[in-house]
Amino acid sequence: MKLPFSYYLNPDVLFLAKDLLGKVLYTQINGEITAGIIVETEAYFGIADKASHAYGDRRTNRTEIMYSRGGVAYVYLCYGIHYMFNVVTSVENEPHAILIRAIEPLEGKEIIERRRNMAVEKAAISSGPGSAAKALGINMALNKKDLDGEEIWIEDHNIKYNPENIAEVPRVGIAYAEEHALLPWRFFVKGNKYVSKPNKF
DNA sequence: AAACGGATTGGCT
DNA sequence: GCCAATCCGTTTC
Repeated sequence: MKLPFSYYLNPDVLFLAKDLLGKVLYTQINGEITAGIIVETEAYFGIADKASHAYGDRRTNRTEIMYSRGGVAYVYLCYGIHYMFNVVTSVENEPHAILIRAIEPLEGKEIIERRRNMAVEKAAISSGPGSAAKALGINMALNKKDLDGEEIWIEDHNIKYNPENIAEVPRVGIAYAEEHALLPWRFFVKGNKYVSKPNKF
């Protein structure tokens, strides 16, 4: 069930970003287990990607975890308010990462409702990277954690989507990335209500 | 040592 | 739709 460490070593971050759709992301925070089906991702293509924090081989305290081998969590704070959760992928020193932008609540729905202070029927409960992370209780404490541990992990529940039901569109909020801003590296499950707002193009 | 700005969200108009 | 919230990693002085 739990994805093996080897899964994350695949050097093809675009394949993995698509393949993660339908996988189930789990967290256990203070003994409370919650999980959601991944329905939206974005790929960040290492040092060659102007939208990536590791663009131009920028090794800093913040980005160092991206250079680790795949299968660890990269969490950072955005706008001083929102935690963003990324899956680090590929081999060591290849800083590829996948941003989890939306999940569909699956387990521990009452806990998720309490964390978000709204009903699970509301799409906004886990739509968008900041909301999805909050729904699962993700914060800086989970940064650098192994994805096969007891606090955060991903399972394969054999949920499959047909290729025609997966949208491949430009990423969100990276206008500064110039020519890389238009690359279709955002993937989501068409028609899923938990997919984040910018879903028209 | 100080200033800058962002892989965003949600509340108000 | 517009805009404020809010903090830390990074850059600049």
